[in-house]
Amino acid sequence: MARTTGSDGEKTEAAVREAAVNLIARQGYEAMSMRQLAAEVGVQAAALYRYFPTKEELLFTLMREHMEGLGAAWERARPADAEPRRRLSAYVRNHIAFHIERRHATHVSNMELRSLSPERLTHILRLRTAYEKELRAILRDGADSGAFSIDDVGLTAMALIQMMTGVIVWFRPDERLSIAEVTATYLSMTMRLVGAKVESTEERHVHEHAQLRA
Amino acid sequence: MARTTGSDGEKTEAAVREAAVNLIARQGYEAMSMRQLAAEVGVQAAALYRYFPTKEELLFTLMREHMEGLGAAWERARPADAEPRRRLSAYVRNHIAFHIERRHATHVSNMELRSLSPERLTHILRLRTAYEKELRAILRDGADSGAFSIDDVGLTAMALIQMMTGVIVWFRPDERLSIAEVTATYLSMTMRLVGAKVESTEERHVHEHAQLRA
DNA sequence: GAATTAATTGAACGTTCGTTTTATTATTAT
DNA sequence: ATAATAATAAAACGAACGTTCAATTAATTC
Repeated sequence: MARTTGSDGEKTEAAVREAAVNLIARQGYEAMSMRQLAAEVGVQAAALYRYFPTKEELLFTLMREHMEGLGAAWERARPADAEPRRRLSAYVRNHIAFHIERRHATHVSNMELRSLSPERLTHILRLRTAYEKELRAILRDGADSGAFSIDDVGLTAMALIQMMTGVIVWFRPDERLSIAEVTATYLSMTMRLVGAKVESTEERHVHEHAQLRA
Repeated sequence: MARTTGSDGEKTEAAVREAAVNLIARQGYEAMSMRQLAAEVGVQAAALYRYFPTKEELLFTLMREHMEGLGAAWERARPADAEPRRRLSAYVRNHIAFHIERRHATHVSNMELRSLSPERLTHILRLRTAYEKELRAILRDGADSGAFSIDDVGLTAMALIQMMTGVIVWFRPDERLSIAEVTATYLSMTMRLVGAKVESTEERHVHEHAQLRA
């Protein structure tokens, strides 16, 4: 056989990406074979090389697009307002929403960094650092203006990101808590963690609704 | 050749464990070959099978002993005192100290769960759950007694563990902050996160010394 | 409808993998 | 000294790996 009826390059490439994200998230990059990925897509392994020159390039593409998507999402979500509490609130909401929606891709981007060549690793880390820098700026502004009470800005930023991204490890959309409830609780924890002095009306409203369990 | 002069089973096994932890932490379990591990130890691959029947059994042994060690460390560190703030403080200190001391082993235990067979995975997860349960108990007691102000105990426990364990991702012992400084800052963040009402004299003392950066 | 291009198959390449087997040497016990 | 045992080397196993290549068919263009 050769070309199959109804075959379409764009559809196949999209199917490869999706299957790859799921397989790598579940088994790990090294444990996923190109043959297994091809079988998942319903194609022979050789066909994959029409879309990605190597296995690592496939991994890199998935990671790069995920990180670029995260940055782009924050660009859209970033409030014009300069008020630190509102900016931090927007950052937390965007971060959690983005990562819950893309659990598998996040897993891949966080766990498979060591499978990248040095140059590609640097590329991904640069994207990540730029995104984290935004959080540090918010924390610093808030600390300077007295809106937050923070011991160490860099350390607090890492702690917050670690805490928020950790959601994808245990969160399952069909269980006890909804995305909105989880987000509200994490917002509340974040604000306390940075020692946010006074809350805006909007946020106090959210916190009240976050009293899920006494 | 066969047995080499000065060869000793106990020493070889210890060397295998140490090399395996480092290699798996750096490259991942799947990416580490038995031949590479053997070369690191200075031995032939076949010799490894005298100590571990399979590659997976080696991984499992490393993980199990790490998790058992974590539980045992907490047993020793757990205060007789029932006061929630003091118990939480002890939990945080023990957790951070243990994980910073065993960065590589922690990495392995957190990242390579998917390489375990279902039964072995269950075994490890049981150990982990038992350890996390201790934290949930502390948080619940504190919430019940009014010492803490917590929205959701389960969620807060996950957030705290995620945040604390995250230290190993970025902490390097030779950099800006000492272990003591990091621990102090994390203690401060933890107490704020759980809304600890009043601090003991001992802890306020620590917090004052944690003002590393304004 | 013929020529061209796009998409895929099937087979094969050399390499590496985890593991097993057998032989050999060092150490320990008798 | 000799026998038993512990620790390793060396070689080999079949299977699986990422990747390449030539052939073949479907879709598109002219």
